[in-house]
Amino acid sequence: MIKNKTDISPSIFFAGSKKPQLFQGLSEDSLQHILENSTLQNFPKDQILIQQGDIPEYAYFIVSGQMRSFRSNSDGNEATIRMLEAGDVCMEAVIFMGGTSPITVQTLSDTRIILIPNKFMKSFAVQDTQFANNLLRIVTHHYKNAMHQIDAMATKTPVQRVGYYFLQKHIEQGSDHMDFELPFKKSTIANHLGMTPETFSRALQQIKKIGVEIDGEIIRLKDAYALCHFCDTDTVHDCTLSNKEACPVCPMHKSTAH
Amino acid sequence: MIKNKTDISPSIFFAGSKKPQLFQGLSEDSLQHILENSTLQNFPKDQILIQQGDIPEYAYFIVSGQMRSFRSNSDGNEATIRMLEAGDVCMEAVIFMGGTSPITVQTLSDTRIILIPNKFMKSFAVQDTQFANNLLRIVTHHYKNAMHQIDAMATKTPVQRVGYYFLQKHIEQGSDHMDFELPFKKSTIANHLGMTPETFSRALQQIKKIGVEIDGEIIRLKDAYALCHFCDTDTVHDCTLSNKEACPVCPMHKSTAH
DNA sequence: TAATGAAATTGATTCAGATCAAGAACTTGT
DNA sequence: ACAAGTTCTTGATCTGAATCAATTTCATTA
Repeated sequence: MIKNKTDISPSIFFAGSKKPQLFQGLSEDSLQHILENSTLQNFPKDQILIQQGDIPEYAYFIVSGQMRSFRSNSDGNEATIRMLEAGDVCMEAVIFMGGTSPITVQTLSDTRIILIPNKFMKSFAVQDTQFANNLLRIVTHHYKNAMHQIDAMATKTPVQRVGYYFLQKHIEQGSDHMDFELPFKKSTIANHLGMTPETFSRALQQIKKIGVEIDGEIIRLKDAYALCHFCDTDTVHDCTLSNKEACPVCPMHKSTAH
Repeated sequence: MIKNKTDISPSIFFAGSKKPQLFQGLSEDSLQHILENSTLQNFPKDQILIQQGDIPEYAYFIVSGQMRSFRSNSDGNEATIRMLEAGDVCMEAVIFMGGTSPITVQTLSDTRIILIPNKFMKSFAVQDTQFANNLLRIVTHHYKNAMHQIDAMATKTPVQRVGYYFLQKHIEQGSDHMDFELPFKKSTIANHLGMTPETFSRALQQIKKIGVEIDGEIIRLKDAYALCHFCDTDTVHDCTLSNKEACPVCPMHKSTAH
C-alpha cells in the first residue's frame, strides 16, 4: 500500500464535468479533511480489490478506469450488481451495512482509485451531516437501481432489459445526441442484465428492428423516439421528450388516457 | 386523514422486543419531536398507500399488520421488493431518492401505521446526525437484501431461493427453535422470490427431501443442520452453529479447506 | 502484416420454469 | 355445519432462454 497523500488534490475529480455526489455541498475544510485521510493508488486490470466475505477496509472513489461489483456462488455463477466508471464510489454502502462484504469488487481496466478508510467514513458520517446526507442520497440511488434490476429480471424480457439499459445510457449522455457508446464490454453488460452473452447478442438483433442501429460499441438511434417503448414512470422525468406529444408510448400521457 | 397526534406515544413501539432501528440512539427530545410531527392511522386490508409514479408524502412505520412494496409493469406482472411486518419502515429510502416513487405500497392485512411526513424526514435528517445515520444503516440493509435478491434470481434455483429464505427466517426467530411460521401468504413469498406459486409449491416438495417438514404455514426442521446447504458468506455470521464442526457445508470452513 | 487469442455472433438443441387446467385443502361467514 | 370463495397443490404441456458448438469478427502482439 503506497501512501502518497500529498498527491491528492481536489483538482483530480474536478477535471470531470461536475463535482461528484459524494463531495457535493461539503465545505473546503471537510473535503480537505477527507482527502488527507485517504490514499491514491493505481491498480492493474482484473485486480480483485475485495472479495465477498472479506471485511471492508476502504470505500473506493474511481478517478479513472472501470470496475464492477458482483456476487458469485459456489458453481462459479456470477451476478453483476454494479458497473462503475470514473466519478463513482463503491463500498460506501457496504461499510454501513456492518459485517463482511456481500460483494466482490474487481477492476475491468487499469484504474486509479482514491481509497477512503472504512473507519474514517463511519466517523466522518457522524460528524458531518452533509456527508451523511450525501451518502444517504447515493445509497438510496443504488437501492433504486437495484429495485429496477429486480423488477427487470422478474418481469421483463431480455429485449426489454436491453432497451431500458439503452434508454438510460441515451438519457445519461444527453438526449440530444442520437448515438452513444457502450461503456462496458458486451458480456459484462449482459451479465448485469441477467442474461448470457448469446441472449444479449440476440436481443440486439431484435432491437435493430425497432430503429436502433448497432455498430460494434456504437449505438445509433434512427429516430428520437426509438427507445420510448422502454420508458417507465421513473424514467419519464429525465426524458426531454416527455412533454412532447410526439412520444408514442409516454407513460405520462398513458396514465391520464387509460 | 385523521390527525390524532396525542395518541402517539413511544410506548406504541416499545411494546415490541426492541427499539426499532429508526429510533435507536435518539434522544428523548428527538423522538418526541418526530412523533409530534407524525400521525397515527389505521388502514384496512389491501389498501394501496402509494402508487408507483406518485410523489411520496410519508414514510410509513408499521405498528401492527403487514404490507408489501412492489413494482408492476403494463402487462400486470408484479415484482415484490419487500414484505413488511410490525417495526419495519417503508418509503424512508424512496423519500431520499428524489422524484416519484418507484414502488407501489399495499397493506396485506388491517394495519396500523405511523405516517411521518416526507418534508419532516428530509429536514430532520439534516438536523440530526444520529437520525441520518440510522437511515443510512436501514437503507444499506435494504440494499444488501436487494443484492441478495438480484443474486438469487440470477444464479439460484427455486429450491435454493426457498431454502435461503427459510434459513433467514429460522435464524431471525432464534436458531434454537426448530420450527417457525411463514409470516406471509405463500403466493406473496413466491413472488418475492421471483417464482410462481406453482413453482414455490413444487420447491417445497423438494425441500421436504432434505429434512424439512412442511405443515401448512409451519416449517419444522428435522435436524439443526437441515438448512445449512443454503448458507453463504453473509449469513454464516448470524448462524449460531457456524463455529461448530458439525455443520456439513459451512462456508467458513470451506474457505480454508479449498 | 500475419498470427494468436479473446469477444461476439449465429445456429441447433435442451431443459427449467411458466402457463394452463383441474382438483384438494383451507377460510370465512351465515 | 355448510356453502362459497380463496389459496394451495398437482399434473400436463409449452416456451423462452441457457447451453452446447461452430464461426466470424475484432484486438493484440510478434
